[in-house]
Amino acid sequence: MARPQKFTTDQILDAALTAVQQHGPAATMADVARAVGAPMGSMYYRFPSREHLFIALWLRSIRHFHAGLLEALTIEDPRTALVAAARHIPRFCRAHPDVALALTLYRQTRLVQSAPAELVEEVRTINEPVLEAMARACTRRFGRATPKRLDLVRTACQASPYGLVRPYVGGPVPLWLDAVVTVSTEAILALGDPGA
Amino acid sequence: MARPQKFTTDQILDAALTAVQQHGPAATMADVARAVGAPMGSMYYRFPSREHLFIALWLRSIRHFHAGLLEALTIEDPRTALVAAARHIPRFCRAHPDVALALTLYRQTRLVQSAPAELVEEVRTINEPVLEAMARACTRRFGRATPKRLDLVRTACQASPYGLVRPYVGGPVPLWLDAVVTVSTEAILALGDPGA
DNA sequence: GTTCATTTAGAACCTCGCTTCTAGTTGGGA
DNA sequence: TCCCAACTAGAAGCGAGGTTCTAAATGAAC
Repeated sequence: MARPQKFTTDQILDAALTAVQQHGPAATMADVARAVGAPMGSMYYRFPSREHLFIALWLRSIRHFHAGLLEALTIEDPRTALVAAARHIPRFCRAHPDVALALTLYRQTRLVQSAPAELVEEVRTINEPVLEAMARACTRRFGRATPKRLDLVRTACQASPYGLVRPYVGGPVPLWLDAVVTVSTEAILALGDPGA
Repeated sequence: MARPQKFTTDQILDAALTAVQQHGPAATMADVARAVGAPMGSMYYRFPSREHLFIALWLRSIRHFHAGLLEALTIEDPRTALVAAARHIPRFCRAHPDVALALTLYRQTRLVQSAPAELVEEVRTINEPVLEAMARACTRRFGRATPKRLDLVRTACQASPYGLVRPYVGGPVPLWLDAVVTVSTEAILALGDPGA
C-alpha cells in the first residue's frame, strides 16, 4: 500500500556515524542528510528532531558496545570474566572507532535529565543488563556483592579501561594498551579481596 | 588616561566557569555576561570571540591543574613522585570541581587544529612542562626514558587517574577513589620495570 | 576644568542550522 | 487504470546566539 522507504533507519544512523566522525559532536542534520544522500526533510519522517536522531545513534552504539561486554561476562570463572570484560573495551574501540566515538556523544547521567520524554526510559535502563551481569560476576568472585564492591568492580572493568582508551578514541588504539588495561583491572579488583 | 576596567579578565573567566557549571559546554556569551554582571558587548573588548574566551578559560584551567602536578613531580624519589602526581588528579577534581569541568571543554589534539591562529602556539605547548617533568622522573625511575616507557608513564600518571575520576568530574569525587588510583598507577608503572 | 582614549552599555544585525511547509513521486491495491 | 498513503525533495521560515554598531560614561593626564 505504502511506498517502500528508500533508506532504512539503520542507514540513516550509519550516515550519522559518518557525520560525527567528520564533523565531531556538532555534526548537523544537513551533514547526516548529505552522508546518506537524502534531502533534509526526509530525516524528519524517521526522527522528530535532531536530538532524537543523535540519541538513537548513541543508544544503538551503546547496545553494540554492550554485546561484547555481556558475552565476556558469561565466562564461568569470575576473574577471567571480569578481566575479559575490561579487555573488551580497548578491543572494541580498536575494531569500531566510529562507534566508539559515538559513545562519547552523550553521558547517561546528563541525558536522563535532558532527553525527550519518550526516550528517557530507554536511556535510564540502557546500562541495566551490564550492571546485572557485573553484579552476578561480582557475587561469584567475592562471595557477596556489597554496594562498595560493586562500585569497585564497575571501576575496575568499566571506568578504568574506558579511561585508558579515551585519549585514543576515534583513532588507532595501540596494542600495548591491552596489557595496561589488564594489570590495572587486576590491581583494582584485588582491592576487593577480603584480606586487602 | 584611560578609564579603568570594571571587570578584570580573571573575573570574566570566573564567570565563564560558573556559566559552564550551570549550562554545560554549550554556555553562551550571554550566560557569561549575566554571570559577571556586564552587558554582552563588554565581553568583546577583552576577547575577540566566544572561542577565544572559552579557550582562554581552558588554558587557565589547565595551568591551574598543572601547578599541583608539577609540584608533585619535584619529589626526589621517582616512585613517590609519579604516584603523587597520579593522586593529585582525583584530589584536584575534588577540590576544584568547576575547574575540573572546564578541563573537559576541549581536547588538546582537536584544539591544535581548530584554534584561532594566535592561540595555537600556546595550545600546542601547554603540556610541555608536565611532559618534561615526567620525562625526568621517568629517567630517574627506569634509568633511561625510552619512548615506550614515556608512554607508559603518561598512561600510568595521567590517562589512568584521569579516566578513573572522569565519571565523577563536576560532582563529588569519592574518597575511596584515591586508593584505586594508587594501585592502578603502581601496577601500570611496574610494567616498565626491566624484569617485567 | 578640559581633553580624550578606553570601556561600558545595550540594542541591532546577521549567520547558521533546526524545523516546517508545499509540491511532486512512487508503487501496491481495488 | 485510478487511487492514495507514504515518502522524497528542496525551499522557506524561524529562533537562538555570536558579533557588531552607536552612544554614553568615566577618570587620568594636562
